[in-house]
Order: sequence, then structure tokens, then C-alpha cells
Amino acid sequence: MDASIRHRRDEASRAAPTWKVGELAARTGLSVRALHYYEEIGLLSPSRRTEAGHRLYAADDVLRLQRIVSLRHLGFTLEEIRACLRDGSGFPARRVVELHAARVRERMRSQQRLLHRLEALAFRLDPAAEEVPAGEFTQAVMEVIEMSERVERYYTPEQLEALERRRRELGEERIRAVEAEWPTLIEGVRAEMEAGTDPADERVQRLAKRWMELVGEFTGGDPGIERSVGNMWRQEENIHGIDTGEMREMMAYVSRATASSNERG
Amino acid sequence: MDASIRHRRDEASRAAPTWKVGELAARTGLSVRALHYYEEIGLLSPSRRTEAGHRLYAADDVLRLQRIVSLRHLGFTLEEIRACLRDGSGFPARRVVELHAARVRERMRSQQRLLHRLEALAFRLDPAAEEVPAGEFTQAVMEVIEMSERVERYYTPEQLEALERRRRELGEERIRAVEAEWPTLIEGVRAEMEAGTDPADERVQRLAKRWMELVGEFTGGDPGIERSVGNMWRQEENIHGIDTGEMREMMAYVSRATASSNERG
DNA sequence: ATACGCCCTCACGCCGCGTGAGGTTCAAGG
DNA sequence: CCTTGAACCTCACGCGGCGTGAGGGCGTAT
Repeated sequence: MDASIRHRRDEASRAAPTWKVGELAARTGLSVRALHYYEEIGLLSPSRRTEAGHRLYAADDVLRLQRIVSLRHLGFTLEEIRACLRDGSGFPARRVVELHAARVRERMRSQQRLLHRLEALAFRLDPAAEEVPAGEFTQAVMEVIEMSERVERYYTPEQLEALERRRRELGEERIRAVEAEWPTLIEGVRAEMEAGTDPADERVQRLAKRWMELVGEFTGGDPGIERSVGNMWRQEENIHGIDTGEMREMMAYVSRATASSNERG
Repeated sequence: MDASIRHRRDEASRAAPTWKVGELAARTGLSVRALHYYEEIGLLSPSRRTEAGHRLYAADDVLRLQRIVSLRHLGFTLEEIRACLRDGSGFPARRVVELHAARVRERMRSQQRLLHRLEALAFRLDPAAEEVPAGEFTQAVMEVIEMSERVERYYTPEQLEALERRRRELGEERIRAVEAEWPTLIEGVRAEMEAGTDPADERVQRLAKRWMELVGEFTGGDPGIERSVGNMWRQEENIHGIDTGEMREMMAYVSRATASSNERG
């Protein structure tokens, strides 16, 4: 059918085959409007028109259009495409492509950050709660953003990626369990400290062991991440609403306990 | 200075503190124009104005604005934000956030695909060539796109990620070396096949060994990826301009050689 | 003759503001 | 008091890449 149309049209001109907008649109997946627009901005004009003004695209035009579509699939803007295809000129293709790739990578990084925030936020929000008051919600949003900004200052992108993988391996349940265990553990250690219990005492040993296990579950044993965690606790004033001054004392207490256990074991 | 301004303004009204657009803009990092726009679309209107028409934002307005900014940082559209903050209503926060996260993930996936294509393209382009003719370039673009579309049909996203990591580990140099070695290796095997050499022959053994090594360097020994590679060679007609029919024969020949070596070894 | 489908040319709408133009008001200095 | 200069006001166009009509002409099968 398509062929018979072209046959008739081409018989009239006794020349090379041509295509109408609709045909071209169907072939390339673009819309007719897009093709009109490309002509409007001087990116692709049909080489001929019928007497009635209907656009007739020749083989050359189709070739050019294919190039345009290819470059569009690579995410170039129409302006950039026009520059690439300008009157037979060559251009530093590899450089252009690499620059563009760099832009895409940059966009992906910011999307990545965004996604982390959204995931952290979803994690914080009650899955069951149908209607969350706006105040509570925005409170959570702001805390998550503040937290993620601080986190991004202390961890390198590679470390963040590693933490991400670890979180996926552990699964949401396990993470919730660990987060739930921390407060009681901290409370236990605080009590022993305030009571002045010797770090070598067996009760403290048990708490310290569990403490190190939970830390290890977070860091995955990566020494770089351990250092970053340490820096964060040393330099910030409070994290998750926990006063880091007191926390530092507790960490010292726990590490004394661990050390004394290593001496004996 | 800022405080003294507010002091004067507030003394006149003997009431709660207020802020002017410029002050608010400075605090939130938005532009004055953005604040005007938010009023225009009914997202945030200052609760008062001076006689001269200057906007005066009250504490409530500032609170609302902070919420708006937070949600903007999470990538919500202004329309969505308006829906979230609508007259004190709660809303299914977690669901909204998760939906939004899903959208972000989807965008990231398509950016990922795009990046793969751009990287493959950059790899194919001569790093030294300053001026690449448009024809050659678009040819490369189209081949890369076609290839990546086929690749995406045969590998799962996880497999693609694994391949990506492997490529990064190997480095561009090594990949170029491997790609350069294939044609000669293929030629060698073809020659032995045409000569009718027994697969158990030592020369064929050496070729087959090297073949398997190169394949292993690509697949990383992942059985899932090996299967996907196999499917691709079985179902496509040509890959990288190589006729898969002939390739299948060669693969069979090589695997006979490997099998005979295993029998004896 | 008529109906249906394709084609044409305007022209406005989208999102989230940026960027003027052209004018008023505010707060401080002389 | 007057003058500056900064900050404010409104109005209106611009961006990219088209979508989506409105209102009409052309082509061809029945």
C-alpha cells in the first residue's frame, strides 16, 4: 500500500523516491509535529514540496534525519546536533562525546544523591501510616536532608557506593533490627560507665563485643569506612540526636574493654 | 544590620517579626523571582503587604517555604508540593515518596543506558582524530545504538552491571588488546578448520586454549553471563559484522578441541 | 457527490523560573 | 530637606522540544 502510493507519486515526477511527513514520522518514531519543528528551526527541511505545499523528503533528507535521530538517542540537544551536522564539516567527535558523557555522569551523580535521600526518607516513614501530618513529614524530610548532606561530606563516593551495596545485602529488616538494638546497647554501656564498672568486667565485655559486632555490620570491615565514621563522630556535635561528646567517651570505654579482652584472650 | 531593619519594621506594627522577599531569598537560596512565581501559582503568598505593596512574609510563611524548599530538594514538582501542603491535610507520605523514588530510579536506568552507549561510542572513536567526518561519526553512532539495543535484550540489568564492573577492572588498554587479538585468533581457527585439522591437534589445542581464556576474560567466569552470550550468538545473524553461522561452527570446533584436551589431561 | 484521511499553517501551552524594562519606595548620608 | 543607591514593584518575553488543538485544503475510494 505504502509502495503503491510512492509508485504513483514517483511516476508523476519520473524521478527518485520521496516520502511524505506521515510516512517519515511512522518510520522514525517521531511525530509529524516534531518534523515540522525541525524544519522551523532549520535542522531538516524537505528538499521539495508538492504544488499544494505538502512536504516531500528525498533520500538525502531521510539520511540526515536518521543521523538526527541517532544523536537524539544519545541525548544531544537539537542545537548540538545542528552543529555536528553543519555543512559536511568534521568535528572533534571523541571529545564531544566524552564531554557529553561527563555531563550525563554528573546528572547521574545528583540523581544518585536524590535517590539516597528518598530511600532514607521512605525508611524513616511508617509504612502503615496512611495519612501523615504535613508537619511530621516535612520534619522528616529536613532531618534526612541535613543528615545526607553531612554524610556526603564525610564519605567518598566509592565509600557511599560500598555502604549502599552492604545495605542491600543486609536488607531492610536487618537494618531496622540493628537500629532498634542501638539505643538499648548505648543505654547499657552508659549505665556501666556511670556505675564506674571496670572495662575488664565480664558484663562490659559482653556489651563491648556486641557493640563491635554492630559497628562491623555497618562498616563491613572496610578500614576506610571505619576511618570516615570515626572522623564524623569526632567532628560533628550531634548525630541522630546523640551528643557526640558523651558518645566519644563511650567509644573510648568500649575500646578499653575490647583491648583488655584482647590482652587476656 | 538585618536585625536593625527588622526592628524598625516591627516597631511600626508592634507585632510579630516579618521578612521581605530579598531577605527570604537570601536565607533560602531561592531567587526573588522564584518567590514571586510561587505567589503567582498560589503556592506561597505573603500574609501581609506594606502600604506600598512590598511583600511581608510572617513566620508561618517562612515555615511553609522551608517545607517547599525541602520538597524541591527531593525533586518534587511544584504541583506535587502544592498537593502535599494542601490545607493541613495529611497524605500517604511513604507511598508518595516511594513512587517518586521509583520515578527517579527509572530515569537513572535510562541515563545508565545512555552512558553505556556514549562510552561504547567514545571507545570506538579514535582518540587522536581531531576532525571526524560526519558520515563516519553517524555511522559509528548507529552501530553502537544497534549493538546496545541488542545487548540490552540478551543481558539482565544485573549482568550488565557485572560486565561494567569487569570492564572497569580490566581497563581500556586491556580491552583494546583483547579486541585486537580476536580477529587474528578467529583467522587462525578458520584456517585450521578449512584445512580439516583434527581438533585434537596440538596447534588447535593452543588456539582453543587462548580462545577460552579470552572468553573467560569477558565473562569473568559468571555462568549466567556465559549463557547470555551463548543465546546471543545462537539467535542473532551477525554480531560486530561477524557471521554467526560460521562463528557457531568455529565455537563447536573449539569446544571439541577443549573436550579432547580435557579427556587426555 | 461525499466521506474520510492525510496534509497545511497559525498559535497557545507546558515547567520553573531568568532576564530585562520601566517605575516606585525605603533608609541612609550630606 | 534633598539626593543617592539599593531594594522593591509589575509586566512581559524567553528558553527546549515539542503536544494539542483550531480551522481549513488536498487526495482518493466509494
